[in-house]
Amino acid sequence: MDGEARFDAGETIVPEGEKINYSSLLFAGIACREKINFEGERQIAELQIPGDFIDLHSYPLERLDHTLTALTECKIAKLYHDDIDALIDERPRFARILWFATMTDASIHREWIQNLGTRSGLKRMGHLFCEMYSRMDVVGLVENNSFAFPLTQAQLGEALGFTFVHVNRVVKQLRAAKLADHRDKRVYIEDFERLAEFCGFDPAYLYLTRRER
Amino acid sequence: MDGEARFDAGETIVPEGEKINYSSLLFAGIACREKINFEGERQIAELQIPGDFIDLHSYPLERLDHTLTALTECKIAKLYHDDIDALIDERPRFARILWFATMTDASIHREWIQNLGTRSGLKRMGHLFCEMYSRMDVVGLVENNSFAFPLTQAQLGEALGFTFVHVNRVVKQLRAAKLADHRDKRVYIEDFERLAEFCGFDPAYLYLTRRER
DNA sequence: CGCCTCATTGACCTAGTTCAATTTGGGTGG
DNA sequence: CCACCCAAATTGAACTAGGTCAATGAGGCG
Repeated sequence: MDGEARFDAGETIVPEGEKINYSSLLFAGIACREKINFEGERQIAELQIPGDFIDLHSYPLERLDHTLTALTECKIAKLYHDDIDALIDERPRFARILWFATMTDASIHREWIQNLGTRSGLKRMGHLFCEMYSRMDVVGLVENNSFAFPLTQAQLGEALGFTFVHVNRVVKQLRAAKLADHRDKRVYIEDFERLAEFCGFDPAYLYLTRRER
Repeated sequence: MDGEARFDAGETIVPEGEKINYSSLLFAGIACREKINFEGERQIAELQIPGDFIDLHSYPLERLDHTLTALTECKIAKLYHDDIDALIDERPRFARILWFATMTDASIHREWIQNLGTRSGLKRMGHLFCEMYSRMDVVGLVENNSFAFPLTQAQLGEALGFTFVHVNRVVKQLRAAKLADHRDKRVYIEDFERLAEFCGFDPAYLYLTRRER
């Protein structure tokens, strides 16, 4: 239930296929879930921000299907599985809190599936920006309509299923359309409502409890 | 903990946005999770087969982010949330079984994200066929290297992010390459290992306990 | 027989890829 | 402070996987 760890940008936080005896709460930094296929292509399946449980799956599953990687310097708090066991036995409803976290991950995954399967170019990238903006907002990490987004264009492409060349072009178009701007490791969204409308973004799938906007 | 229901092909089993007081175990038929965007485009996010808990998310989440639809005639057993509550209070570890089911859904979602983001044409469709073959096999629904797959080409396209025209062409190519054949509402896979190798399919993400092949 | 859904096919088009260069900017050693 | 390096961003040109449009088959069913 205690224990902290620190990771540099680029470091692996939890490797695929490994068995570990704790789960992690990310409390500083940005990380991602990534899968790599045989050809060496990388797919980012989710982005994680402070407040996220990032590897709850290491608790009920015996081995992990993907890797957690730090995109910036990250700090995690460790929850040892033995302690989770004890807590659940003691307060059965605690399991529900953890379960809920898994549910929202699954819901976010489904939205990404929709994003990859049905949206293209501007809308696909805009939608991702809307999601990150909304999630960042809840944990107080949006300032002046912008938030830290330290991915390179190549990494952004790995999340969106685009090549980095195409990412560059889409970023330019979003900027020209004044819908969103990704520069200096931040995303700037002047008019969130307008971008959300443009991309068909509906935050319901995030299951955020507090909604400021 | 009791109660059954029957749905015709095409019927909605659990509608998006609704609050219900039970979760369902699918014990006959094939269903899918689908999301529809503003333009009316449909994305199938997961296929469900007998043995799957199909709407556990209705238990911890107050509203649903997607719709469950029957693709063939489906039969479900109802688990009322009050009964689940009681069971969890009584036997805390029971929550873990349900949680595990959610974990594997999330894992399957991640693989689909990878499939949509990094694989194209033959490999994308072949990978889906491998997944369904493996899952069907575990519940004894593979016969003579084939299994029931009652989706139309248009629906298959909604799962894979292709148009039905392109699906038709990919099906034809898979058939010509003798990798897989989709016809008469079934998928035939003569040499599973060969198809799996071709698509880079690794069943680890399915967390199947028994593996026959 | 006529209707309707689904599968199939051809011709053309475009979003996104590939390949290849060039630029930009921060970091580092001298 | 300057020269150099390297990762990341940017751009152009040619190419292709997959989309769009439109027509035709093919089977099931009242």
